[in-house]
Amino acid sequence: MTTKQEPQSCKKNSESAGKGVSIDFTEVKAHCQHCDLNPVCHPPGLNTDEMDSLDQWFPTRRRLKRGESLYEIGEAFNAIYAVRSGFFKTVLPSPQQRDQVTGFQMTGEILGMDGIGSGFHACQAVALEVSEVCLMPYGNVEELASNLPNLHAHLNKLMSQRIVHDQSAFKILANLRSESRLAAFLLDLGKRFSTLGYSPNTFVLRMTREEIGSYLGLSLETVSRIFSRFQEDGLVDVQTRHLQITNPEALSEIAAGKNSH
Amino acid sequence: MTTKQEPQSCKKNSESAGKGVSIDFTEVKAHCQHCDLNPVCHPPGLNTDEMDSLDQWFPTRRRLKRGESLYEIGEAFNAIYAVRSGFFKTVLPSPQQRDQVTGFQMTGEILGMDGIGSGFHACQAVALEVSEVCLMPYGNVEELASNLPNLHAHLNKLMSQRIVHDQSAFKILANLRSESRLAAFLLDLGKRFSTLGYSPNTFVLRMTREEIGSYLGLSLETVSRIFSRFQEDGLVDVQTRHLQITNPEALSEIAAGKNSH
DNA sequence: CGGCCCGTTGATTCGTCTCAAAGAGTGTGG
DNA sequence: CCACACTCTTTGAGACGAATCAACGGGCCG
Repeated sequence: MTTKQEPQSCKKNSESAGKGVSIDFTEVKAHCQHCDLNPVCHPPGLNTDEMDSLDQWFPTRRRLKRGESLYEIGEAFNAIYAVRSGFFKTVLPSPQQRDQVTGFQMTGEILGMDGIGSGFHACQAVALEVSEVCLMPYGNVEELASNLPNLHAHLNKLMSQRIVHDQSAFKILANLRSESRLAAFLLDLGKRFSTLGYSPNTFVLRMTREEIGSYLGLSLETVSRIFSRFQEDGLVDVQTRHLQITNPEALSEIAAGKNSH
Repeated sequence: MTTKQEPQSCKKNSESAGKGVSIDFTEVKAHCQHCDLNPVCHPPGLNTDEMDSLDQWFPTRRRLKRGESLYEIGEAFNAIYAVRSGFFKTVLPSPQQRDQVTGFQMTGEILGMDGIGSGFHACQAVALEVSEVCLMPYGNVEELASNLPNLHAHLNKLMSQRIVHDQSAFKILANLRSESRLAAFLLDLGKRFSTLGYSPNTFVLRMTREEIGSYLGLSLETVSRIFSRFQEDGLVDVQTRHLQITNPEALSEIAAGKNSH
């Protein structure tokens, strides 16, 4: 797995944004044609000139520490983000009940599309580890997309895929019991790691049991118990955050809801 | 509530499509500028000429009987649809478990966006009553959108809003107990009816208890029981499919998860 | 009129949450 | 570098909610 680092130009603007909360974020210039990570930056069928024009419009990166918010709920929507490295969760904060984790985003995935409809972000995005995103001002994206039909079509595809993914997450919540939910969750994570070139069966969980539980509609204790049960049954090997899926086939069966007993 | 009917042009093609399943669908010519129902057909800031061009690209309607499928899962994606009248459900068929209802779509709402990403429909759309849709060939939509930036922006907004709506549905499933789920569902339906000019508190449920249960991740018996409980508590008045919300405030409290006991 | 699907209600079982306590891991400051 | 604090995780016992199994009633259509 080679994570390309582009050469020069690491101008750091370490100034806190003066917004009350002191966020010391870091922005660096990005070069999309040297970065093959993020699907949004690579609509199929673009020539070199068109790739150059992407650079012209999506120039900045931002670095976040663990626990920092990329954007808050209700915040004005200005940009969409491509995760260049690291790991995020999206959260629906809730004063009444516990916060609802609505998704996890890893390298190569997109954040912020929730804001397009209303002009305000409908959730909060929090970094679960040191992370870096490419910031793409949405006005620029739209303008650029009207010149590059491929980019436009590509954006629509990404949003559609998101809708399809949400539908299957919906099905998991509505249909499956706790064991199947967790199994499906682990397999989904593994699949996403594998598209990055990592092993689908060995990875580190960047989120807590509580966050997994929130996402799956389970209590953190239930999540912990099921990890233990999977371990006993020889399906996985869990050392707190370090996970190895030792029997993917059996896990798939459970995820499909075929567990008889 | 005035549902505009445009004058002439009701050419019926009642031919079965010859696909094994005998679907006798009906297509009529549509005139978007005379139809103010569907948001996708009315991007803000279009002049009369541009509205005319919409007519040029989205000319056909299709009529469906109760139980008919607008599209099947796995079917090649060709068009998106705007519901002109009637009521639909989207379903994820499942051989192992019961089918999963992933949403209900009523007049003025969009169907088919799930197919944009992969080129194939990711779910099945079934009419729950006699319904009519406007069929918009997606190739045409894209071509048209590249000429009409407003339409393009509008489509993105619709998809984003869908994502936001899905997120809150997700939260309902993950967080709330059965009573709250059903309360939230009824309020959501009412809200959508009210945007059509109908009362938010009196409407007819077009779906079965089983379908509500599938959508909310509950058994049909539980749905039925909660209706009865709501009735006892004076929150609603249910006569099988005919629903009246008699105490919307209390129902909102329950939907918010504040029910103490 | 009979059949069938849909809806209601009851009794019981099972799964998951809640409450509780203790152990492991991580980071910080002395 | 170790001790301490804090957060995260594990495991247990009990309570509660929803699913399941089952039977019956009602409405709609042929």
